[in-house]
Amino acid sequence: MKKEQENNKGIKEIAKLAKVSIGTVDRVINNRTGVSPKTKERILEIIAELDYQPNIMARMLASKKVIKIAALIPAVSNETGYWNAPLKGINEAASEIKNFGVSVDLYFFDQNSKQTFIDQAALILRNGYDGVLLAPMFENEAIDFLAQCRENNLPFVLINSDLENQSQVAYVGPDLFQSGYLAAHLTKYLLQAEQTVLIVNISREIDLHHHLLKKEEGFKNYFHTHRNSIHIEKVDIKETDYQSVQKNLRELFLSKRPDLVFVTNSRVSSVARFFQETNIEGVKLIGYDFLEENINYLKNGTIDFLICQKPQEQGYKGLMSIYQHLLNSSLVEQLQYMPIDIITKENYSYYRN
Amino acid sequence: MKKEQENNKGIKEIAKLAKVSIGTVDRVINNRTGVSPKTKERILEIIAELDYQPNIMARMLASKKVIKIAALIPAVSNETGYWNAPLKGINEAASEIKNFGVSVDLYFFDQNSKQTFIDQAALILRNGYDGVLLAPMFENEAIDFLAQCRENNLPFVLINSDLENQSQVAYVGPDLFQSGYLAAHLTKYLLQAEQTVLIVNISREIDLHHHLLKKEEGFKNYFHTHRNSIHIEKVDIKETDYQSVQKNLRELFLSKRPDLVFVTNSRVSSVARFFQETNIEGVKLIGYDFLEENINYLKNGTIDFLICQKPQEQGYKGLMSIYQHLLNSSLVEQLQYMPIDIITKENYSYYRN
DNA sequence: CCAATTTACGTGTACGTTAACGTAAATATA
DNA sequence: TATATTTACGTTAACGTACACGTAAATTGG
Repeated sequence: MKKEQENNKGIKEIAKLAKVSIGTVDRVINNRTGVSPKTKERILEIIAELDYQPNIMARMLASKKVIKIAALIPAVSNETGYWNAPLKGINEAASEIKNFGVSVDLYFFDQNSKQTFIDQAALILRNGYDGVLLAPMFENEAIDFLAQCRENNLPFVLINSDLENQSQVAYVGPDLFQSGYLAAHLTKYLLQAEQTVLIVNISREIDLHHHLLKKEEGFKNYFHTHRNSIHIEKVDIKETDYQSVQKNLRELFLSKRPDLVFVTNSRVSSVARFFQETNIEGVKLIGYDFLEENINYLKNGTIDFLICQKPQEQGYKGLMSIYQHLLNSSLVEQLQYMPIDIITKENYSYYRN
Repeated sequence: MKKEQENNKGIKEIAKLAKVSIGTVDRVINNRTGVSPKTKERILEIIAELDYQPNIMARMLASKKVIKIAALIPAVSNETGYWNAPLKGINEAASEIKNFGVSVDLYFFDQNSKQTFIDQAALILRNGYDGVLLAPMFENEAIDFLAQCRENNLPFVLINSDLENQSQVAYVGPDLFQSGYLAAHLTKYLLQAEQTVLIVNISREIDLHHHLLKKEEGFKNYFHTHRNSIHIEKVDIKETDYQSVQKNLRELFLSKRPDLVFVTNSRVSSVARFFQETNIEGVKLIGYDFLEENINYLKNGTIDFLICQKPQEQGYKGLMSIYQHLLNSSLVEQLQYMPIDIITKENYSYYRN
């Protein structure tokens, strides 16, 4: 049933045409030294002419090498299970390609501790890898790390949040600005003129703001261009445990009462819990991510909309992208924006991360 | 940088432990004849104990075989460009795996002609393949074809619309019932009590109804359980060109005027065109698929909602699934429902098929 | 009981590539 | 000029598996 491979296109066909041995051809292909410029050129011409594609399987077999990929992402915390999904995607991809000479090592850092990020990043450099998949949550530390990666010729793919001009192989994740913009757009169904929106950032490390700020920017931009009459306020909550969120919101809600709250990340469930415990009704709530705790508040109507951007797929595609790059760098799309999915009470049961 | 493969887990390790030659082990693994029951059992035990996984790359190299996959899908017609997207997904997947000993041949049939389906299916059987990716648009013909596939031990994956009890390796596509159900749910934003819904089926071959009927069923089911006061009517339009659609609708709209029209497939743009040309306003319109012509009517407000179910991903995942199955049948998820995405004027620009 | 056949293995080559090793010829060094 | 070194190649053994072929031993048939 299976058809025989008919074309002789191989290293030895090239050798025959160039009147050299396969060893020499091999040297040219892997551009090692020891080939005279003339023969090298001649061989390269033939390679181009034949449109020679090395047999990856034979290559993997012969070089007893395994492509080593490191993934550096936040650990799943008890405050948010968000990173479960990308992790699942990474594992799915890893198991699909493990038969093809790839090994994937996972490194986790604590979202509340830059030092853990620095330590794990250093560990990755020490242990030696061929490629890195990274969630650059801490901007400055990530930039430092990526600079070192570039020094070591270590290609990397970013997921979940992008950095500019880091010459990443690819970015897989949301278009953060558009994400915030669309969130603002959703308020069309929830707000009337002259009403007030409160933007709530809940994150400990200021650096995450790079991520959140872009969303915020998109969010504000929409109102700026479309609904100038809406009042926008903003609060940063720097401790992520519920008690702190509760305390901050309680103070805030003493003096004023917004008509809509936009939480810029998955911690929207903390706000929802506050609403429920404090019997705050009629305040619309928009946030991020398909997490069990969020879905529960969506079900009971405390949360109106959740925006979700395929976290599992981000992990899957991120890993696949760095792998594809290591095999054949030309194949990989540099910018892989995830769709911006809107989840409501009505459609959440059909959603797949 | 790349790490050496440390474990000896290979055919020859097994041979050593079983005190036989690699030839005998090979016979057991590929269960060929010529091994005594005792040794066979002994070898199998060792294989199980070592959790031996054959090296796929070495296998592909040694057997000069190429996995041959055939894809049988509708040709892109000038009436609807829908099948462009799955085709793109198939090609994307094909180019990703072509380096791994896979060849993919495309076969196209005409959605308006059962005979072309029969002919192409026969051609596939004649040409000999290891696996088939199929869009079973014509139910009876597909069932015949799949029976022959089963006879020939030819595994297949279905995309876009499912068939029951055909022992497919996998189905990749929408949950049609849920898709219709969600469409009905959307009417919540568009309809009031006692109003009328018109379901429009536009397709030439009655067999496609298998596909469309399930959507219709889901659609009706929603109203049955949630909004009993809505009146539902239905019309089948058996010619797919615009003139026929126009003629049918014109007659229909002489006597009555529904409040909402639900078109069960991507040909919703024909209805939209009719609305626009006839200056019909205030009739809500829901249909399927992210096609340029549909998007244009979405933009100008003629179409209210489009439902889309990742057609490109269907092609991609469908091909990957049959490939994965041929490599290692255990890995493939049997039911791969696509998300049910809702596209509106507001978010269409962020959508990716 | 001996020959013919079948069973149950072992052996060797091939797949396309890598990489270590070998070796003439060219060049540099004394 | 003789020797040492470098350059530019060729040769060969792997990598893990498939498969054709060879061959003892076991079984069958007469």
